[in-house]
Parts: sequence; structure tokens; C-alpha cells
Amino acid sequence: MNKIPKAPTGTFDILPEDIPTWLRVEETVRKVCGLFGYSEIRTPMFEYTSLFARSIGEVTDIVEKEMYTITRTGADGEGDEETLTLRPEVTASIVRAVIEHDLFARRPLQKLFYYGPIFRRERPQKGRFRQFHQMGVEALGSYDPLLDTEMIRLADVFLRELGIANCELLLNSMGCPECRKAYRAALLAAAQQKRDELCDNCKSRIDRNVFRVLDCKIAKCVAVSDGFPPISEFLCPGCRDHFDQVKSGLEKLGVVFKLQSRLVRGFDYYTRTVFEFSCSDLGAQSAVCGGGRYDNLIEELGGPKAGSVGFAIGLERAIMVMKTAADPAETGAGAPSSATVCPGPAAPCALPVASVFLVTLGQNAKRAGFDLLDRIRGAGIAADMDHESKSLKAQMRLANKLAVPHVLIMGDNELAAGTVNLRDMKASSETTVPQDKIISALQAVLYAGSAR
RNA sequence: GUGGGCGUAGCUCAAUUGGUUAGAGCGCCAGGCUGUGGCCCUGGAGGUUUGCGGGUUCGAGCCCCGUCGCUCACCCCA
Repeated sequence: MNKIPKAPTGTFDILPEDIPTWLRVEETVRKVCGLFGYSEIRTPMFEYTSLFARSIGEVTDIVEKEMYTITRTGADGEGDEETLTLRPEVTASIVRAVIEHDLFARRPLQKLFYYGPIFRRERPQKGRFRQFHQMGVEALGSYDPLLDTEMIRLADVFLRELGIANCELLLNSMGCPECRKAYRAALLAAAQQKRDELCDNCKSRIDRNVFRVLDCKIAKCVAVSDGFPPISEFLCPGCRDHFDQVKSGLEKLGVVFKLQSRLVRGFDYYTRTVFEFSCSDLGAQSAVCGGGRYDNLIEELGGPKAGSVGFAIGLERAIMVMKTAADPAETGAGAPSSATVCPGPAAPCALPVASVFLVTLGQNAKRAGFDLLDRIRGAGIAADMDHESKSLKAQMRLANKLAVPHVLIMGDNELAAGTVNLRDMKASSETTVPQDKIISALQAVLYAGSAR
């Protein structure tokens, strides 16, 4: 029992029954991003470790203890050592690629999106995995606040397209490094004054990263930090103006948001706008989407001075919200029990795997039928058959389970007559057609305009 | 890394105060219909015998210890 292999902790298999959901999500990613003028980019699953250390920040949890890093020594020459890390996020890779290929030379504004797996060595829990999937969008090369607005709107539209409407958009501005410096000092002073009233955790946060005190969930800490000065009072005129434009842009689009001066994000590279879409029914990991502006990252990684905004959405979390949102509707509709595995509202379940299923009786018919099957497939018609030489009844049951609309039946009688029986499963009607006419007969019934 | 909960057939779960061959539903397979699916009826397979190891006991799925795994939470994040 302990010998059977298992997927590593924090990972999971996406089984065939779940594929329709994922396909729908992937289609939505490409559709919505395309709608907003973003192009897909694909970067490696791993990068040189230094890239993440430089971008995310050396002292963040992710870099300190959550990265899957592999070190290889001397493979390509004497003393040549390279340490590689499975990507714990992809913004750094995007920025790296843009700089490396000088994409700004082609167009000063790069509008890019990505989709794929992310790796973080965290303790798994609800909505948190060691390999999970993100879709993300980045607009690199501009400081325009309208792009911040567009970014948030894109995330909003994407979530809505998936049927997710019960999320709250939290918005804040962290200012530029200058305003943050002033704010940090003020916050530090305030926190140290109230040190005794904070939880032990927050006490240590004061020294490690004061901003984190702001998102402690413990009630008494929240009460205390409510009295702290908000960042908005420390924004410089430039940052204040930028934030005002982002907010008014959202208002004009009718995107409702909630200002949350305690919203602080985990990556060091964020400046000015930060935002998060939060869903209460996700458990403790309530953030489905997180993002913001990073005006200094490109330059820090050796590129030109150029502002950027972006966000990422955790797809497993998005799917979790989709499913909880879909549940009450389904019970109300009185769907058949098999539909409980069907996740999204528009996600098809029990997809037919073939248009035609061939049932044969006896070895001769099986061999002849296999040749016929190959011709049908050659005509571009999805077709399948049984291989266990089961009874006719069993083969029919299988065809029914596979939700195949048409069945071909071939036994010794048909073989001798050079015909095959074509059965319409839905109508329970059957016709006899010559074997050499079977392709056109199938095309006639399949493309007759009947509901697929 | 820390803490709580849980680990019984493929899946979802039962099993009186520890008691003798560990059950059900769904699913799977077959038969009822000797060449025809869905519904129904009948039967069958399936647990290396309850994650693994040890202990207490006349006796452990149930109690104790350890271990592994899952899960939820902290930290942090999508």
C-alpha cells in the first residue's frame, strides 16, 4: 500500500472530467486578453535564481524559503555553476524577456499576458498549492494611470466572464519610494508607541516589515492599527495625482472598488497602485487576484527607465469560486446527479469522445470493422470501438456511456451482405447502409444541422 | 517551520459502552433480452481486513505511542 506512487505534496492531477473546466478557463484567458489588446508570451518554467532574488526582493518569504532551487555544478566546464529556480511568479521573467529581446524597440508599450504553472514550496491548504496556475497580464513601458485602470478592468471582466461576481476589489496606493520612506517612518513611530497592545506576531513585524502590521487579522491589532496614519496622507503630489486618475478612471467605467489603506502587497517591486480581488468564500486564502504598478523594476533589472502595471490571477482559486457560485443554481435546476461533477455554468460535461462508435460481433467482423473504422477516421469523423470483444449489449452500454450519438453495428450477417447498421442513439432508429456508402451516410447524419 | 482535525472497497460514508465471517449507496462486471444502449430487477467481483509500525487487552477499525499522508489554520501569498 505504501508502495503505490503518489503525486508530490501540494500537487494534483487534473483528470479528464476536469479538463472541460480548464479548457473553458484557458479560452477565457485568451479571449479577454485579446479583447484588451494583449499578446501571449511564453517564458521558461525556470530561470537563474538571481532573477527572482533581484525582482521579488531578497528578504521576502518567497525568496527566503519558498523557492524550488536546483544547483548544478561543473556540467559545462570547470567550476561552472549555475543555480536555477522554478518560477515562483512570472512578472520577473516577462521583464527579463522584454529587456533581453529589446521588445521596446519594436513598440515602446508592451502589452503581454501569460498563462501557466507556478511553483512555491509552501504548506498546502485550501486554495494553496505547491504547483498551481496563474494567468497574468502586464503592460510595460508606460506610467499612464489609464493603464492601471485598464488592468483592473481587464481582471474584472475576466472574473465576470467566468461567472465570478461576488468578489470585492480592494485598492490602494503605496506611493513611490520617496513617499513610502516618509510613511514608513511615521508608521514605525506609531507602531512602536502602541507596541504593547499588539499581538506577538505584530511585535516582530515591527522590526521585520512594519507594513505587514496593517494586514494582521487579529481584531485587537486591527483596532490599534486603525488609529495609525493612512498612507494617503503621505503621498507626494505626483503619486496623489496618479492615484486620483486611477480612481476616477474606474468610476467612469463603473467599476466599484473599496479603498483599503491597509492593503500591502508581498513583493518589493510594487509602487503606487496596488489592488486585489478578494472573495470571502475562499477560506483564509481569499485573494483571487493581486497586482499593481512596478515603475522601477525594469530599470533595476538592467532595462530602460520605464513604468509598468500588471496583475496575476490564481486559477485554482478562481475555479473554486466558480464552483461555489454554480452550486445553488444547479440544485435549483434539478440537474441529474451526474451533473454534480460539472463545475462551471457553461462548462460542458459528458462530452462525447467520438461521433461514431463501432460495435462488432465476432472476430471476422471485428477485423473488417477496424478497417472500416480507419476509413471513417480518415474522412475526419471521430470514431471509436471496443477492444475487449464484449457482448453486443455491453458494447451498446459503452456507447451509451460515452454519449456517442451514432453507433455502427457489424456482425457476420452484415459482413456477408457488405452492409453495416447505422443506429441513431437518440432516436433509437436504425438503418442499413452499404459499407462503401458509410462515409457519406455518416456525413449526412452528422452534418444535417441537428444539435451536435 | 508551528498548531488543530482526519485516515475503513474506485468514490461517498456506516460499524451499538473495544467483542467473534467489516457493511451500504454509487460506480464497475455479468445475467434477465441466445444480435441492440438509457429505466427496472437479480447476481458477482472488489478491503493485501480498516495508511504504516508498535503497545494495552482474553479480544482493537474503535484505546495509547510513534510514523507517514491528507486536510484546515498560522506565516505568507494567487
